[in-house]
Amino acid sequence: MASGSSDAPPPVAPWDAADRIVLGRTPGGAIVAVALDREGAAGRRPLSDAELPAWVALREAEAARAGRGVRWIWSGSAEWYPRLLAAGVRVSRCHDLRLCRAILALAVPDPADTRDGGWDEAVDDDAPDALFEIGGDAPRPSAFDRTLAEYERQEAALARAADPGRLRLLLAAESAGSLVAAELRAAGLPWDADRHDALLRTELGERIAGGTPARIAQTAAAVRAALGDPAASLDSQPKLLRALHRAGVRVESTSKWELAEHDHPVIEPLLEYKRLMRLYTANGWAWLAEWVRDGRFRPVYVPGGVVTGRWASSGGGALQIPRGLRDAVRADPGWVMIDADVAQLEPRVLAAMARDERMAAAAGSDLYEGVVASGAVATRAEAKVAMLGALYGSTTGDSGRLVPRLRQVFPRAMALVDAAAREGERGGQVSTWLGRVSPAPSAAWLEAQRRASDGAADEQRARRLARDQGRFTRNFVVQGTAAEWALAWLADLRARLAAIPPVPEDHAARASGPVFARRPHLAFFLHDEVMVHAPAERAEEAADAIRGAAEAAGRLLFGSFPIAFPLDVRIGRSVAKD
DNA sequence: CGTTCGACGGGT
DNA sequence: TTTAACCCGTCGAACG
Repeated sequence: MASGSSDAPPPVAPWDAADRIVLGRTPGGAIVAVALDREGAAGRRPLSDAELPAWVALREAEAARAGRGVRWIWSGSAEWYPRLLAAGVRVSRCHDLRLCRAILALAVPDPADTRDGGWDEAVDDDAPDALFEIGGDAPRPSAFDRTLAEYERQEAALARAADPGRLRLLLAAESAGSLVAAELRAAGLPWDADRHDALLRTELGERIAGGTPARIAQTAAAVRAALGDPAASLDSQPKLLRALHRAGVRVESTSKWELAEHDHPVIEPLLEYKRLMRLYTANGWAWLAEWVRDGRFRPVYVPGGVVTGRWASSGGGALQIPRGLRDAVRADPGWVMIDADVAQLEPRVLAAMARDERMAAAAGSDLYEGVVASGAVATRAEAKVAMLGALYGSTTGDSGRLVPRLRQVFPRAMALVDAAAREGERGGQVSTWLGRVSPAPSAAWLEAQRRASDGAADEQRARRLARDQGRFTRNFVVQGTAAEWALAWLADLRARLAAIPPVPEDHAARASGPVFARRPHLAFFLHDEVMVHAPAERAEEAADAIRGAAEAAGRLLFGSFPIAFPLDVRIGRSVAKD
């Protein structure tokens, strides 16, 4: 092993080491706060909803004065934090029981509990009392005691973990992410509705009451003319497919990449029709009216919404904003948007996890160019598809053909993902760098493997499912660790931004909300990219915070291993990306 | 009338 | 240069 113990991540995150306060509700709905010290509960206090924000703010201020932090332990930031933010209160740290339990249930299964998942029912402080009355008139714990008990179970689970230090780091990062998610929604992404409207008019033409916009209607007419079918239905996949066949276009689907392979007068207007219709239905005026208010797009982020630890979103399609609409993102007057994304995050994470010094050396500032320089492949484009093939497990096509070359040049990195794939193929579970464990294969998958000897068809099916699972676990370790890096980046960045001195004036304070007025704040996050909305005179400080946080995230996860996470940072207008 | 599913296309 | 990982939202068709 080339790596010494100095490479191991430190056991405690910089945003850790805090006093702890548990917040919960009694069955009657009253809030209870309990302060915890090393010995256990050190104080208990009832609170009304009205008093809560000011009381939380006071605890935060006291902790800050004492030069320490305070960690709020609650059922979930999604329930507790938006109300605090609306009241102008920011918290520095939390422990999100719901998110942490999801991690612990897979990472440290409870041996005393034989039920699926091994954990109690969901902690839900807002649930009606009926949920807790299953025992009739038997004594039952209050909802608040269940909150406290859940936290104690989680602490006990951590103590049983193979590497409690890393897992604690993951729980802290996940919880910090839950705060960021609530803050992103509260602050919103500055969105210029007039600019969006102008883009729509340019592409789709004028809006027509009760009908499709002008250019869509014209394009539809052109498609029908080319088909020689004035009544052709363009919005029903089966009907469109039949109409294409009647016109002599032999396609098996109506997907754009297959259509593009054919030469027929209908192809060009049809592809244009599909493009316009997509824009109109997914991000048209209806989307604008529903999701943009007061110059802010406020999507719902769902931390931990993906098994790998990536975030999902629900509502607003925050993670699918088409590149062409990015132009509608406009800073407030006197403010700027800072857009930063990491170059080739996943392969860099793989190099660091595998301690592959050669791959790390090739990474430099452009990893794909480095791969070319290593002699593995001839062009940057080849390097890119080869690397994606290595991470996703492709075996065919150009990508699959190039993967063996990477295996020759970067054996350590490839051995890590290959081992993860083998583990998945035989039904095992794999783990990210900090200890997020992949879900076990489904009962249907196990059943298919059991039947593999029943016949040729069953055997083929079992093999295919095994390979599918192998590709999943192969990708899980890298995508999941990249998500951990991103959480560490976000967590450190929100702390750095909060420490930047506010500017005296902010004419747009109302839109951003009380917590985010007058100082740089996170406005968008997407896997490996952040946007920060900053007063112009704080732009450089904010950009430095973004870079500094990326460096800190790399050190936190990978210690002294020499891997860089270079950022493309753009202050002001955003441009198209690679 | 509802709900569910497959096809499609947007993101990383 | 569709081959592969993880997603979400919309639509129409099919089903109940």
